Amino acid sequence: MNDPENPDLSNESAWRQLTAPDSDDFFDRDTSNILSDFSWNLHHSSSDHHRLDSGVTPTAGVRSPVTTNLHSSTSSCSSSLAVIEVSTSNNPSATSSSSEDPAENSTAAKTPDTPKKEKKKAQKRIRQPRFAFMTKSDVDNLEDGYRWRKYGQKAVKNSPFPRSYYRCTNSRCTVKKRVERSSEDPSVVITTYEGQHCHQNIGFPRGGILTAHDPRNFTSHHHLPPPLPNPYYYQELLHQLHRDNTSSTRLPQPTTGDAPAVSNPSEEGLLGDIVQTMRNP
DNA sequence: CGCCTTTGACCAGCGC
DNA sequence: GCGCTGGTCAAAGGCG
Repeated sequence: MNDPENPDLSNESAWRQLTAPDSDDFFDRDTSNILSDFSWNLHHSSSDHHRLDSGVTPTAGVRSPVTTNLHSSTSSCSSSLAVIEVSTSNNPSATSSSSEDPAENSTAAKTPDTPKKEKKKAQKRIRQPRFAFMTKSDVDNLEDGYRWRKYGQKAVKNSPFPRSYYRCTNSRCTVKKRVERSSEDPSVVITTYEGQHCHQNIGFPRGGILTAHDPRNFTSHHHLPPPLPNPYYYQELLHQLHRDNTSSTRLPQPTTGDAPAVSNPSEEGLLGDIVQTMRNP
């Protein structure tokens, strides 16, 4: 999961890469890795992949082109998509232990302490791979197909907006997410996912369960908007970025020609307009 | 009644 | 060592 070629990358350097768009090797990696880190493991059936490459751009959540000031040289572009992949997690234990519960791994060799403290230590010690994206949305808590329980909220330094902490309601799932609004652009919601979902079912809050084979799932019915976050959607964003950067080191332009306008009003309040994604924020 | 949010307190990491 | 900050816990209360 970690990038074996950059084992020493710290989070800070990763962000430095994020803010340095002229760094070319930044895009040399397989962009699908970022998705598999979060259990969005794509079964690369050739048909599905071909569909994505043939111009059918999943646009759930991308309602209209937006202009957003990004930490990149492309801020002048009136692009609705600015996808940035940031390099890998600096957590070796998270990579070596595959998808196992990190708390279990880290507590084994600990000196006896109160269980609560021990648990806390374990949680502090392990930093799971992260994946963040920025979306334009009026809604703070964006519906992404999973059920989340809020367990904390903190005021953030240099930001008037609080940061909310959510945990997947699946008792065996350790995935967390942070949601905060950008201090620079309050219309932008920064969502950070941490960890991997260990379950297949995607539950909508009080609305039933969505499985991988559910007709509502975009992976099986591309006529319908995908439940979000849809791995194919992100993969397409990343592939667009990758293709574009290999030729011109630019972020992708909006596919104004064949990008279908989102016509399903039910998508309002989902992920909104994704303007940036990144790793290890 | 179960699930959720809110919120103050606590703890660990980090920089100085 | 100290203070700041981010992240988590857990009790209390709300809601369907």
